Amino acid sequence: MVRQKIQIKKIDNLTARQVTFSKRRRGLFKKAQELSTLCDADIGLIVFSATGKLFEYSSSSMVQLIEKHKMQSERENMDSPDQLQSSNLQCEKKTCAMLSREFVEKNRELRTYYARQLNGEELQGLGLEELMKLEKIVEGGISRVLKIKGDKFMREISSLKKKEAQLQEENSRLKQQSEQARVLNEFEGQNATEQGQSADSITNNRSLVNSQQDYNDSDTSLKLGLAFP
Amino acid sequence: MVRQKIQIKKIDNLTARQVTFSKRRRGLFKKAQELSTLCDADIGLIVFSATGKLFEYSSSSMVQLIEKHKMQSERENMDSPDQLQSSNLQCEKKTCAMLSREFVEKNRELRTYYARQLNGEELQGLGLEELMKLEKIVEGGISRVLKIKGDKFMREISSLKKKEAQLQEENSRLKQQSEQARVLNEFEGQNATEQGQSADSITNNRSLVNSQQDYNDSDTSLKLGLAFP
DNA sequence: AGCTATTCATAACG
DNA sequence: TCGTTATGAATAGCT
Repeated sequence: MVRQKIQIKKIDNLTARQVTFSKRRRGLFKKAQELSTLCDADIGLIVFSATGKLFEYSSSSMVQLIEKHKMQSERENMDSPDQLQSSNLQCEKKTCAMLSREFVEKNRELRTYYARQLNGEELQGLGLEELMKLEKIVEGGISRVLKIKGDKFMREISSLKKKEAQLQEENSRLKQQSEQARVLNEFEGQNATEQGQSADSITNNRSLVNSQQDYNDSDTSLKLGLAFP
Repeated sequence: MVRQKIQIKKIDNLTARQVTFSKRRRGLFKKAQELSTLCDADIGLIVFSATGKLFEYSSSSMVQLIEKHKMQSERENMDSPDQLQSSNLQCEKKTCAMLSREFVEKNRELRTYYARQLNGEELQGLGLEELMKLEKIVEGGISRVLKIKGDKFMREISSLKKKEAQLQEENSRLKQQSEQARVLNEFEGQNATEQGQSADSITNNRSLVNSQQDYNDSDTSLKLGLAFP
């Protein structure tokens, strides 16, 4: 075991390279985590192996971190006029940022809680096993609920999208018809035809809309309205 | 110089923390660079200091790396067979899924990390009371994510329904137009515009409606975000 | 910023 | 992949 000082260049031997990758990657992640904890830094680390496999670590949320990094970069490159952000996108961004912030806060809470436990004085009782069991229970339950709920929503959204597509199709067809009719009309020497909608028809449509929403939506979502049209 | 094994927790002393941050950050970047070279890996490292200053390293291009990472994450999350990759609704959903997944993973990471630390020490573990508290915290965090995710789905659905309603409305309007046009055609020389609304005024009404909705939306999402401090 | 005594990471090997 | 060990590297505590 005469270990030598290695030089930093690509390792030729494949297996040796893989082993080193595995070991050093672990070390790197550990160091990143330590730095984050010791110095209260927000750290994100993305590693793609030569074969394209992804490994990542982040002290908080990778999504949030990347967002933050993007903003910082944009601020530095103020010369590109990308100010054409629609209000929708901005709204989405805001919502996302808030989600991320909350997510981070929750994790910090957890972390400090655990830290307190580690430094804590009076300890007794449960061991690692119980902790693991708890973990399994919580995660199992949560993911199950997540899946069921997600599927349900997904189905509804799918169906709505289908409906939308049909309507849009019909719409285009009608528009074409309308156009044809108008052209025909003008051709026959009529006055400019005003294409109208009676007050009655508007009222009818509105009540239709409302009843549909009442059927499927909870009060909350009605109040929420549509965020991202 | 009786150096002691330090424990990984936030360094209290500000100057010491800054010094350590500087030293370890350099070390981390060096290790990242070495790993990249030795093993032909593509690595990105983002570090925000506690004061918000950004330090970054990437073996290639940070932007490209982040893009690659985003794609990879999306692909991993594609467990549901919903390939309707159209609107930003889909994007929202993805972000949400990623957030919740990250949340769960991060919590597991934390738990096992601290559990290992606890195990490594002499001691037994958490008391029952602490365990219950922990359970509440974790569940609280996850259910919060669930709730947010649910709200987002609700909004998607709401949005789709509104869209559908608008389409249906427009549809009816077009049908009427079509009808009127036919009538006009049949009775040449007559004027059928008395009860009508010009195309212009309809357009105006539409934009009014839309802007109202937009206003309500941003307001709502703000409230939604602030509701969970 | 430097300097060293230590701890830590890890190359080489089993 | 996993463990061991000798050794090089990183760094905590001081100055």
